[in-house]
Amino acid sequence: MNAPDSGEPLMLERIRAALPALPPAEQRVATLVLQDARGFASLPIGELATRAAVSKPTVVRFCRSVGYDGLADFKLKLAGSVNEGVPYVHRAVDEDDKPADLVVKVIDNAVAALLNYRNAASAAAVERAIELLAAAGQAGHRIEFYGVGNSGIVAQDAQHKFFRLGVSAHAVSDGHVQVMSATMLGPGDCAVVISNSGRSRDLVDVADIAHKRGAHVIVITASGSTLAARARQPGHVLLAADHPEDFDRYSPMVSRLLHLMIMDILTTGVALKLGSERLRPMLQEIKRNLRSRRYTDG
Amino acid sequence: MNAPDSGEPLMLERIRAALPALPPAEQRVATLVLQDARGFASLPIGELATRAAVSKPTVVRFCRSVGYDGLADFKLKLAGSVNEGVPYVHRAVDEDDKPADLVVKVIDNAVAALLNYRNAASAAAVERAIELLAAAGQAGHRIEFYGVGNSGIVAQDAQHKFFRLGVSAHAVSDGHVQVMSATMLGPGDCAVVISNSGRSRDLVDVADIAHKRGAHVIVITASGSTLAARARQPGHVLLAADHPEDFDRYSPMVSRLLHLMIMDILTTGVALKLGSERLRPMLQEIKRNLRSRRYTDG
DNA sequence: CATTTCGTTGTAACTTTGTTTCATTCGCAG
DNA sequence: CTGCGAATGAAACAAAGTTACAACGAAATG
Repeated sequence: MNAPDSGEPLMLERIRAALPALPPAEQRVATLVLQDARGFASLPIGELATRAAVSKPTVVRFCRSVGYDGLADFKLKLAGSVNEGVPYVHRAVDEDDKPADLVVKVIDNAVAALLNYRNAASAAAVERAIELLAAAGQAGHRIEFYGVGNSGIVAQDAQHKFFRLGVSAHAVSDGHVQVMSATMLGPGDCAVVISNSGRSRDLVDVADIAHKRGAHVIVITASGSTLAARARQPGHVLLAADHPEDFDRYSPMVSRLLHLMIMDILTTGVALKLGSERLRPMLQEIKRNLRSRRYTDG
Repeated sequence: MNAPDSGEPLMLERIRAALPALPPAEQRVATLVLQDARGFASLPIGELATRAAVSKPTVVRFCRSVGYDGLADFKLKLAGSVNEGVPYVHRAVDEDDKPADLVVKVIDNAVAALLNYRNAASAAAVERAIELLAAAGQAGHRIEFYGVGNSGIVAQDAQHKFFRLGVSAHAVSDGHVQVMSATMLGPGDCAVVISNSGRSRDLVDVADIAHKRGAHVIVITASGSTLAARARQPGHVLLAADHPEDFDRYSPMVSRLLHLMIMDILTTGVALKLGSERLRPMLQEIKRNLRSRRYTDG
C-alpha cells in the first residue's frame, strides 16, 4: 500500500497521497512538510519558501491544494495532527473478549476515527461542498447521491436527510442506473459520489461523466484512491475520509460511520444556509404528521 | 462546563492553575481560553481582545505570563494540546458557525453520545442479544431487522453486515410487510426491532406479534419509549440507546449513529462467536492485518 | 506552424496579524 | 498630597500571510 508507515498522522498520510498529483513547485513544499512537519508549523512563510526553493504564494497555494484555507489554517491543523501520543488507540477485538470489552473496543475504534477526522478535516472543502449543495437545493437543481454496497446505504441516508430539509435529492445504488442518471445531469446540478475504497471502476466513471456534463462533483472517499485523484482536479470537491484501520476492508464499519458523519456535517451546514425560516415550519409539519402515527405522548 | 474532565489537556490544566495569580484583565483572557480552546487558536488577536474585553497587548501579555513566546507560539502549542481532549459536552450548532466549527461540533456531539453509550451500555443485554443472534444464525433460523424511515436504513445496513458474515438475514422497511413478516416468525427466530423514537405504532405491533409467535425479540430504541416498555417484558432483549439531544427528534443524526454502532457491536460479537466454524479464516486475516498496523508509538 | 488557451510560477503591492513603545490610570505607602 | 510601581490601553510598528497581476511554457486548436 502507499503508506507502510503505520503510526503516521492522518494529515501527513493525506499529503503523501496527494503529492503525485501536485505541480512540481508544490511538491517541493509537500516534501518539506513531510520531512519536518513539526518545524513547518512554526516557521514563517518566507523561511518556508526559501527552504522549498519556491515563492511565498506557492506555499499558500500548496496549502489550498491539499484542502485548507491558507497557510495559517494549515499550520494550525498540522500542529494538531502531528501531536504524538494518540489518546484513543485502535484496539483489536479478540476472540475471548467479554461483551463488555467488545462494547468498549468497538466504540473506541469508532471514536478514534471520528476524532482523527475532526482534527484533520479540511474546512475549506466542507464549506465548498455545503455551498454547492445549498445552491443546488435552492435553485431546484438536481442533487444525486451515488454509492454502491455499503456506500449505497450512506447515499440513501443522505437522501433521507435532504428530504427532511425540503430539498429533493436522489440516491442511486445501482451501477447502471448511476451511469444513466449521471448522463442526464447538467450545469448547476450536484453529484455526490460516495465510495469506501474509491476503487470502484463504475463510480470513477460516474464521477467523470457527471463532471463532463457540467455538474459539480463532490467526492467522499479515501484520499489515496483513484477516485480521490480524480477529485483533485478542478471542478471537484474532495472530502477525504481516511482512517488507519484495515479491518474495514472486510466489513466497512468505521469508514461508513465516517461517511455518515460527513454527510451529517454537510446536511447541517446546508440546513443552516437555507435558513431556519424555510426550515422550521417544515420540521414542525413533519413532527405533527408523525405524531398521528404514534402512541400517546410526543 | 469547568468541571475538570478526566481528559483535559495538560496545557489547559496549567492555565487553570495559573489563573488565580494573574491580573484581572489577563484572567479574562484565561477564561476565554478555557471556555473555547479550539476557537481561541483560530481567532485573530483583535477578536480575542474584544471577546475578553481587553486590549490586544494584554492578550500577548497573558501568553507570556503563562510561559510562551507570544500569541503565535501560544496558539500553535494550544492547537497541538487541545486535540488530546475528548469532549463530553453536547454543543449546539449555531447559525453563524463557520464550517470548521460545524465539523467540530457535529463530530463532538456524536463522539460524546458514543462515549456516553459506552459507559452506560448494559453488557448483559449485549451478551444476550449476541447469543440469540448467533444461535439463530447457526441453526439457520430467520433473522429479521425491522425499522422504518431512518431506522430502515439501519436495518438494511445490519442485513448487509450479516451477509458478510455468511449469515442470511433480512431487512424489512415497509410497515405492512413488517407485519406479514413478523406473523410468519416462529420459535428460534430472531426479530430485531429498531426505532428512533420507539413510538411508531406499527413497530410496537410488530414486536408484539413476533413475540406472540415465539420468536426472540431484540429491541434497539430509546429507553423511555413505549417500545422500550414492551421490551422489558420477559422474552425480549432491550438495547437502550439514549442521548440527550432534542434536535435529534427532528433529524435523527446521533441516534442513528448509535444504532449503527450497536449493530456493529452485535455483528462483531456474532462474528467472534461463529468464528470457530465458518469465519475463522476471515477473522484471522482481519486480526493479522490489524496487528501489523496497530499503533505502537506513544 | 502559428496561435490560442490554460496551467504554473514569481514579483510586488497589499492586508491582516502580532508586537512594541509609550502614555495613562489606579492603588497605595510615605 | 506626592511619588512609585503595577496594570492597562492607544497607537505606531514590524512581520507574516494574502492577493493581483504579469511572464512563461506546454498542450490544444485552427
